[in-house]
Amino acid sequence: METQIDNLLKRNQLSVTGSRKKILELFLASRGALAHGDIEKKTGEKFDRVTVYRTLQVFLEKGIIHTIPTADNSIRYALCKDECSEGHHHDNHVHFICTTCGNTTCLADVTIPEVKLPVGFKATEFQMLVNGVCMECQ
Amino acid sequence: METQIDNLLKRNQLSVTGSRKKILELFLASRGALAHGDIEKKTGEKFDRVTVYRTLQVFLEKGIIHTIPTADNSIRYALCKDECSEGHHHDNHVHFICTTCGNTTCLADVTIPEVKLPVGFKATEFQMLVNGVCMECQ
DNA sequence: GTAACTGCAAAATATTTGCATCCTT
DNA sequence: AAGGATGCAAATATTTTGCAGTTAC
Repeated sequence: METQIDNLLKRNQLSVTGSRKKILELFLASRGALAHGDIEKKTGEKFDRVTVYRTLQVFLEKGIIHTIPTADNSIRYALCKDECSEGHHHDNHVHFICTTCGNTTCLADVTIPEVKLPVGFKATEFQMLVNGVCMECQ
Repeated sequence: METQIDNLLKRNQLSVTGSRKKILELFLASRGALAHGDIEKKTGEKFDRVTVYRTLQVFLEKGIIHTIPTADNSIRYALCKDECSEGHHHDNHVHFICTTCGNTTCLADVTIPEVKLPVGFKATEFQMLVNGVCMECQ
């Protein structure tokens, strides 16, 4: 049986390996975004730390995942939606960071509003972050 | 003569020291935001790396500077406007990150637009980042 | 004089690189 | 079989902590 995950990897010309599959599963299972540390922990410490670094790197290059900036140290990663292709993302939704549980959620239905930039600035990409309390932590 | 910088420090109950003054000067001189590394470099390597960490930490706590999230590793810091007080920021403007020169600029005149969140999410803070080419790099 | 700040040393973390081995195709 | 992926070891880089000496008030 061809799984969704296998397809995703093959579509991006990547070999289908155990670590890649498990890391992708993790992303699919957690609706939100993951930091490097989350991945090491939640996979049950099965991979080498280095493998996680390299896997995330490759996924980023292929446009399978994207980074979500945060104000604290930790970079978060999240799955790109299908429309994303290599080097060209349509990550135009708002990201929500819960100050209680720390989870980052992609608010896929909330589109980033337009802003007018001062003359001389040319935008290529917009990101919006919202901090607050999420549904589960109310 | 009481400088602007001395006042800023005293207003926040901080002793006026050489390193603090020089780091604040740097922030005032560069219209944009600075990463930790920038500060080490641009002050001419005069301070201990540790002093920079601790100074930024204190400034953050006092609300003199705030962090700007970025998609790459580097956290940037920028001066808060006067209205910011301890623990209570009014950092409601858009930040612009130039993909050419790498500088981060506070677009003080561009206010973050409102967004409607899904039911169950309660926002406390909004951040907006724009990537693109800045005025100087056009 | 006292409390706060700094610099040095060192510990703790995080990230990157090289290389031999193993796995996918 | 060949190329790519992984794991280990080790090199770098980053951040934190403790403490003694120094400085601001």
